[in-house]
Amino acid sequence: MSTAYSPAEIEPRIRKYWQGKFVAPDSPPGETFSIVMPPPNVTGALHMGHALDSALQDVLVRWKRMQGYASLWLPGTDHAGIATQIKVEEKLREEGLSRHDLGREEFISRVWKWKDKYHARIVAQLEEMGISCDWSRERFTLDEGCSRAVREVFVRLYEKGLIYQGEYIVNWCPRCQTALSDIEVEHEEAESSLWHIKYPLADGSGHVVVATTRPETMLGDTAVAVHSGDSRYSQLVGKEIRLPLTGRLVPIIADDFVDPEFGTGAVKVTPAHDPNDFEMGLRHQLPQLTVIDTEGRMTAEAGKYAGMDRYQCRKALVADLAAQGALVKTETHVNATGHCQRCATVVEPLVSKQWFVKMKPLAQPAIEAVRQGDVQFVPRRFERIYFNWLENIRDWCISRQLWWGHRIPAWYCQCGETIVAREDPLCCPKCGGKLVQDPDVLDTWFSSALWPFSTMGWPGDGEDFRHYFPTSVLVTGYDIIFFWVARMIFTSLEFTGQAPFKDAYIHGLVRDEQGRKMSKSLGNGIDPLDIIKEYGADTLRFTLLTGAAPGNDIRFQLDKVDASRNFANKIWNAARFVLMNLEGDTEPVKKQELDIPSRWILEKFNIAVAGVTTNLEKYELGEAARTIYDFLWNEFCDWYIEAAKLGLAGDSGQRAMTQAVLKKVLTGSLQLLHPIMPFITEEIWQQLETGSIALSSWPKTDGAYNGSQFETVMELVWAVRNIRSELNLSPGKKIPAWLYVDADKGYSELSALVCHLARASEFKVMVQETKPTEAVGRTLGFGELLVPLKEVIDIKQEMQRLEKERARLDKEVERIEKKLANSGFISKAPQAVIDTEREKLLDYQGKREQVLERLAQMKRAGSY
RNA sequence: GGGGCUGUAGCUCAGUGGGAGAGCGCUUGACUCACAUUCAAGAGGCCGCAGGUUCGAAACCCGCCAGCCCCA
Repeated sequence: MSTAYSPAEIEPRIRKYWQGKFVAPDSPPGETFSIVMPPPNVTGALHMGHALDSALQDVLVRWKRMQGYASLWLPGTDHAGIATQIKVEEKLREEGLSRHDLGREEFISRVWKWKDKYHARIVAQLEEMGISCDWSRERFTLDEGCSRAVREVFVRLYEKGLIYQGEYIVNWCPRCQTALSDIEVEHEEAESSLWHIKYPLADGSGHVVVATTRPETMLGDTAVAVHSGDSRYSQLVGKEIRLPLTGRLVPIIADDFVDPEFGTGAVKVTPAHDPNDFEMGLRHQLPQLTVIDTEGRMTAEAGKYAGMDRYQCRKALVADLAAQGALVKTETHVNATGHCQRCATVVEPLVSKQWFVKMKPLAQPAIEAVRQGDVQFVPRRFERIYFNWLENIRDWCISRQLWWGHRIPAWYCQCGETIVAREDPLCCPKCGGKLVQDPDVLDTWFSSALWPFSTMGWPGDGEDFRHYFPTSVLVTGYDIIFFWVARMIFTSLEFTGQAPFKDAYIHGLVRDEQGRKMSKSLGNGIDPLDIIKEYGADTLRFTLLTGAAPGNDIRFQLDKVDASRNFANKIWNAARFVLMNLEGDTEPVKKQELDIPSRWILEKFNIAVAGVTTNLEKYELGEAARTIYDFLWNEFCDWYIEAAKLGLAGDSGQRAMTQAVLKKVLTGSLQLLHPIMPFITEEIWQQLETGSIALSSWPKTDGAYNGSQFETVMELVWAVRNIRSELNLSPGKKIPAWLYVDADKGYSELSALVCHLARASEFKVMVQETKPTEAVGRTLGFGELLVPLKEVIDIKQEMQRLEKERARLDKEVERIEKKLANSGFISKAPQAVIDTEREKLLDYQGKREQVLERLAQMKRAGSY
């Protein structure tokens, strides 16, 4: 074994070794544990967020597998409709082509080629992470099974009246040429203008000033609205306005949606180009006048502005208004405009015919399921975000004017008939005429919403669905609670009658060192593969897992990567030490023969087993990682291995016992660490045990050991090291250590250990003896440790130290005495707390006594 | 406007009502036979501010200040 851990030499071999080991049983014998992987998009490469997400899932599934659950982790990828189509169209554009040049079929076959390439890349990247999913069950949202589920769901919802088609205002991306759902629109605040425009009354009796951020839409105004309680305007309601520039007549209406505080309190109403105005238009039966087309250009309805781009038109129109004196003023104004999530183009609200899912009836059970605890969000606070969204939900626009995706299973006949069917119909069932299928596809998230059961064989009644659904836990980021988590819950409840997972473990986002989101445009992304290449997958995983508390964002810092790499190296060298000191078969640990350090480390190991396990149970993965880190580094390496060097040098019995404990604790620690750092633990395990650590049994605590004697050793060692440092003595110099006590309660037994660990030349236990004046000491709970080194001791300094110590102890004693004198504390605090306080008091009092005694003695001796 | 998060050591962050923690950085010393990717010793805190609940608050509640996110 080389002296430094080099993951690049080990990981490929281990990956190969794991191949086929994580296939879930078809007929699981006992309890099952299942996770479906949030399918990465086949648009490109894996990023740090995927690395975090898959690391978290892998920890859970490896742990459960070791606990004996029949575990399924089902992987897959998402076709990612708009995102993928954009990518392929971009590539075509480099060849000077558009998708229309190729035609639908040819274009789609190009996208499949793209998909194959990137899919392969993503799978390879996931494998680099060392994840233990079941590749034999891998799925794709556009594969046959998922497509069948999509169609089944669409048809059933349609038959139930929960999917409908209609002319409504939708978010339209003029760049992507498709409708978007509300949540695919990102609102961004920007400084713009608020134009105040004079709208003359038709009867010539005056005018109304309206304020707008989108003057170009006034060409499509079909009313002016005011609040019904607004006394400034109440006598105008019912009158007519003659619109500037076009001269069209529109009514003044009263609608309480209008905010009298905003602008002038009078607003223009453009039902065809604003979602709120659209609603208002329906309430007042206003006509919808479309003045902007799907390309973002002005239509023929816009008169002289027809053909202009919407922003060009805005400029021209404002200039014309100003020329006419209709522009009262222009204020700067911050307002939020919607942008396409995929291409950042400003979306245009447009009226068009689209398919929708009626959300209210589906949202209600989804809210109930979480309220009743059928699904538990971890951390809990994400429930509120979920409720807040579902309680204010609007219908979901599911049709997209794209080619890449699940084609909408609706066919139209010239006779006006619409057919929605599971199987492609051949002709119109009503008139026998030819049918044309709806050209549109479904929102990608429509198929993702079915992922937990479509991947398990639904709508069939397969074995996997019976055994592994509902899944145990979903692991995903908070950024897709609306897009995905909520939608999986309501579709699953609707179609399987069950929640899709018991727990929804929500994690944060991975940010850069300055806390910014990693993004392509900023160029601040760090490729997980680069980190893996340089530091190994275990290091990356450990860094991500210990980076943050559940639900919180993580700052990815290279310093932390170094620290994790150092930890891997530490484990490697600890293992090297153990392996170098084992010979042949090791005997099992015999409890009655254990020496002082062994009892202590076994006790600590049990605490670590319990700590790691309970933290994992609580989804405190970072805490679990820190627990095993602390145990391995601070207890096993820093203390036990050092102490074991003595044991190994002892007689054959002692040597065998030490070997047994070293091996037991090391292998057990590797198991606790395995879900977090699978490669290094597997590599070392195989040099100690047979079979795969991934398929070994999770450690259990095995009763009580009493490690208190070693705690005493540690206190003595700390004292000596402390003194050595205070006296500026080099670590190599051996110094005498004398322990002054009232009675030797086994302290002399500790001599060899103390000398070894503290590099002391001798350790003498002095029972009821007079302490030397010329010595530097440390006060311990059970006695006082002195280093009698006349030549290097400054008595004045030692007395100053003792005075400081006395002051500190005075404060502590006072604090606890006060606490214990408080009747409220005595009567209300739990007995255990009171007892520890009493013990502390005795300890401090004892120490103070010793300090005082020694001060007095030194004063007597030296008349200082 | 609505919902939510964060504020703890120089930095990044854990902290689960009962003696303020980690990693990195800093200071001092050491290549001690697993590891200098190491070891040892140390310095460094009104736990954002102000109230409240409690015998007891960094933690729970209310308000404020500062920063951030999501939704409309």
